[in-house]
Amino acid sequence: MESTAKGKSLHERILGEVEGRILSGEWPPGHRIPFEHELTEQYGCSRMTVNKALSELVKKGLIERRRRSGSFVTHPQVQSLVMQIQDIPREVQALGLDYEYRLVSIEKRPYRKNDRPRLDLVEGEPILAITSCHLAGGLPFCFEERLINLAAVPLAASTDFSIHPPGSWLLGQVPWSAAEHHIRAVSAGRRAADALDLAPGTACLVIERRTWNSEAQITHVRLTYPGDRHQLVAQFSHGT
Amino acid sequence: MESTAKGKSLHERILGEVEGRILSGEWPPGHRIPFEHELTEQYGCSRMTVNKALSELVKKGLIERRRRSGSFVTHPQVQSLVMQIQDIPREVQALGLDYEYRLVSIEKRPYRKNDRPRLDLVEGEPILAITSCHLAGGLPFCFEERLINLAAVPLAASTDFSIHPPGSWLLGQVPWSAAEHHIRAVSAGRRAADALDLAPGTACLVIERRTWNSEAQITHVRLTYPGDRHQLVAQFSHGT
DNA sequence: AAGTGGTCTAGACCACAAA
DNA sequence: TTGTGGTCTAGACCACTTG
Repeated sequence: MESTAKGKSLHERILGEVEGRILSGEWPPGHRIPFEHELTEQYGCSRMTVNKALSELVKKGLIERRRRSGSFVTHPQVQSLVMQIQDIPREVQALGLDYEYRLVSIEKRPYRKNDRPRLDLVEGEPILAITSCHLAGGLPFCFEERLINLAAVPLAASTDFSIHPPGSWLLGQVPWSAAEHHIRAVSAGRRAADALDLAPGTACLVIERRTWNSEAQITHVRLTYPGDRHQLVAQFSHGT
Repeated sequence: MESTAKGKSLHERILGEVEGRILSGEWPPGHRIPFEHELTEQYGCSRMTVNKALSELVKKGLIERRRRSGSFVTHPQVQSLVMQIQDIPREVQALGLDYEYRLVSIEKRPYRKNDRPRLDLVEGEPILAITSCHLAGGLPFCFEERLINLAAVPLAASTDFSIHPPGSWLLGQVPWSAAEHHIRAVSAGRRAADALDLAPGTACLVIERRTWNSEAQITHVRLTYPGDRHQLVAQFSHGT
């Protein structure tokens, strides 16, 4: 009740105080929180202001609201994990290490059907296949294998990827609307082991990302990190 | 303009239409979107309604707003990844496989300082150490090593974990307010290899989760999945 | 039938930043 | 100084759902 009070707006204060009671366990799952008109009285404000705070809590998944019944603290079940996936040069710089990029190979070629699990196009369309290596502090950091749909990003065909990595370029170049990550552990294949200077069979963390715009798939990238040197970290709070 | 129209409320329609133009690239990064008063005219509604839609877009990270200047499409840089981490029995059932649980070991003992990287307590406090195995369709699915802070969850000391896994029990029992995941690849250790019936050294995906309530750390769990049989999948859209 | 939340209005005042 | 967004009000009507 006395906890949060600063340069916050009123709806933020209401949100914070209700959230605090839920997260502290004072209002456990299933508990009915005060009606809007009660909070309206309690805070001496209009219903819109209370409603704004409670609508936030619904989006955060902390409460659910039923007409005629009231608002109830949800039973936490599904945890929603939020993770920031950085652009690799940024990621390395954030670690305070020098970043270095090395192009391994680049090839323009028609789409083949065995590209299918990575990029979903029709046969024969032009694509760009790029493999490269990211280094941090002089050591191999990440091996990148990328396919780019040239129909979606024609400019990529005439861009020089020998100095700058394609990922950063694409980020600034192409609007994207959806993406999907697959994260798994694998034993290093021969090419990845070579590029990362690892013994073949070393456990590696593999992140595959497919990116779409409203028209088609733009790119697929497979990032292979030495498993013992890299980890994803995700912080989150109850339902957020 | 004609795209989205259904049982949606007006502010949802405005949000959807503006979002569509941003995601499609029609309004590229840096573009100034119409002022509130312009959208107010365009949709024939009040400013509150427009403001609600645009405030959503700010929280989604699609636009940023500056007083006196207007609202601008953001430059997409950091991708926010949202992942649903299920309770393991739920996860297995969602795959359509039979779920089975096997307790491997359970021990009540005082906290030692080498528990430190997993659980952050003061020496000597009572904890519960549980190792168990989750099976899906009769095959090993996940090896679990868990520490529970008994001061935070005293009820755990008198609960029977030989039938039901501690994770599900804790979820329904203890309100939590924050958590942190670490995801990495490792070569299977001896105990995990035994439990999962793998050759030692096989690449495994390890997910470590620390969970706190407002008072203290509640639990640490290390989940080891066979790397070739398991992957995390995360879908998301631009900035969401 | 009654009470809840969902949505919207037509104003208002203020803070802030650019001109 | 001016125009923008940030916030809030005091109503209103409606949909839904429970009793």
